[in-house]
Amino acid sequence: MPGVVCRTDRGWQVVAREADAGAVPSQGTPPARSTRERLLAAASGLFAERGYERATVRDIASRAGVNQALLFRHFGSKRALFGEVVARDGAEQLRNTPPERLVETVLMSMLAPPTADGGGAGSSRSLETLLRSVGAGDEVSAAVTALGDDYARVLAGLSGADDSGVRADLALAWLVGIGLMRVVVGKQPLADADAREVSRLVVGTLGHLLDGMAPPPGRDAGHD
Amino acid sequence: MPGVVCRTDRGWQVVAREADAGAVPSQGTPPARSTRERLLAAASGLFAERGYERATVRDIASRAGVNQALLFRHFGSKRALFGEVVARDGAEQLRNTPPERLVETVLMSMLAPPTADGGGAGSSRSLETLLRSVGAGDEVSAAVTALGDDYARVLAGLSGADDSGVRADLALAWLVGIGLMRVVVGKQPLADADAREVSRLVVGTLGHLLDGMAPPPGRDAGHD
DNA sequence: CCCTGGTGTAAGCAGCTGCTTACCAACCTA
DNA sequence: TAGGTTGGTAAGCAGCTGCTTACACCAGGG
Repeated sequence: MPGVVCRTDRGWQVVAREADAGAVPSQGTPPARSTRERLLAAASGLFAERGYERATVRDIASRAGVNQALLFRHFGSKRALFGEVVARDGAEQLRNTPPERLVETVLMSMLAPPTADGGGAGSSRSLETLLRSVGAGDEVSAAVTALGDDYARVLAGLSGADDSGVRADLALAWLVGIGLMRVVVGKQPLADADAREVSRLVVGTLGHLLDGMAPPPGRDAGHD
Repeated sequence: MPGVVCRTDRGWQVVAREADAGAVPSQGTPPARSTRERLLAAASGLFAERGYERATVRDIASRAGVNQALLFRHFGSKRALFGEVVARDGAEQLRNTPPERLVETVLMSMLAPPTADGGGAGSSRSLETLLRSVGAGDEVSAAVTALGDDYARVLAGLSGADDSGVRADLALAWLVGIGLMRVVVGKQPLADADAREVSRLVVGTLGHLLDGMAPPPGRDAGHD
């Protein structure tokens, strides 16, 4: 992502992408950079709620209270915007969670969502975005795969087996599947089951696949 | 490949290729009902390959060698066609598999697919259709939910626990998640792992969640 | 003969998609 | 004052979507 190219009245022009670290405070002008962040926040929410294809650029711009042309000036394309959202949200959740509690945390954030659209910053909807956008085709598979790799790499550290990579992928697949059946499909009785109980069942069962996980909060969840 | 269509001077003509089972010999009238079945077959394949939204009615009609207007005459809408495909394919797999081997069978049919588009009749791509179409929105959630219910009902019979419904949903969620990560996302190393080994890991681990499952074919897959 | 009626077809509809264009309104520097 | 850069906007583009319409064909039957 080398930058954003825009067409002005008299030629092509490259808008540098400096909203990352230092971010020079644009002085004098009305709140400039906030547009980027509002677009990112709106996109994060809509991608999580509807997935890549059903979240249109018009909806994203509208929720951000911004003209849709600005979306393309800042990010170049819808796909690039999606890539930034996925990378940002995924990194945030991974950075804030200790590995041995990752399964539990992801599960709880998926099973007991922060009650719809209110929540302030993009709060860990990354896996929801992933599972709603899967199947959107080659356009977004790169971003989805990268995020999955990040999660799986952390989970792989929880098993000493030589096939720890496959075991980690299987654990991740379970998380994704549970989120899919519960949040997207609304499968009963899973959709209305108590989040803590579901988490206990899953964490307890996964203990037989991955070492190094924190034990489930309640009693053991094996089959006896 | 359910048939070959040739273009003559005054219209389309069907060279029937009835290598299936009974295949009534169309007598007198030109093959009328076969259009329905060709549309169903084409839709089954395309829904499994691309999911609901990315499989367009034009593509379906084209693969069936049929004008797209006929699709609407026969099924009324794309959604109705999807419903028929899902119900038909799903019922077929469930009817042909004993419950205690359902997990293993679904896993193997997903992990070691019958080498792409060749396979004759709609052969158990139903779960692939489900997971590729999830997230398509309310339009198709009914059909997806119904199919999921059928699978979960069978799985629920494998556990004597009073929360057997939730446990069955969790098992189904794992199957869906694995298929998603492997077939749709192509997540490594899971995507290239040996199908039998994956099946052994999953079946072994699920034995701690569901009673009544057939034991894994190889040695136990627990963590000790 | 005309009339149905089931089959197949090309063309078109309104609506939505991602994305582009031309223009406006500030502010800063010279 | 003029020029340049930046932030913002309404309108439009081509392309695709599911779906509909109007018409051609060929049967049987009064």
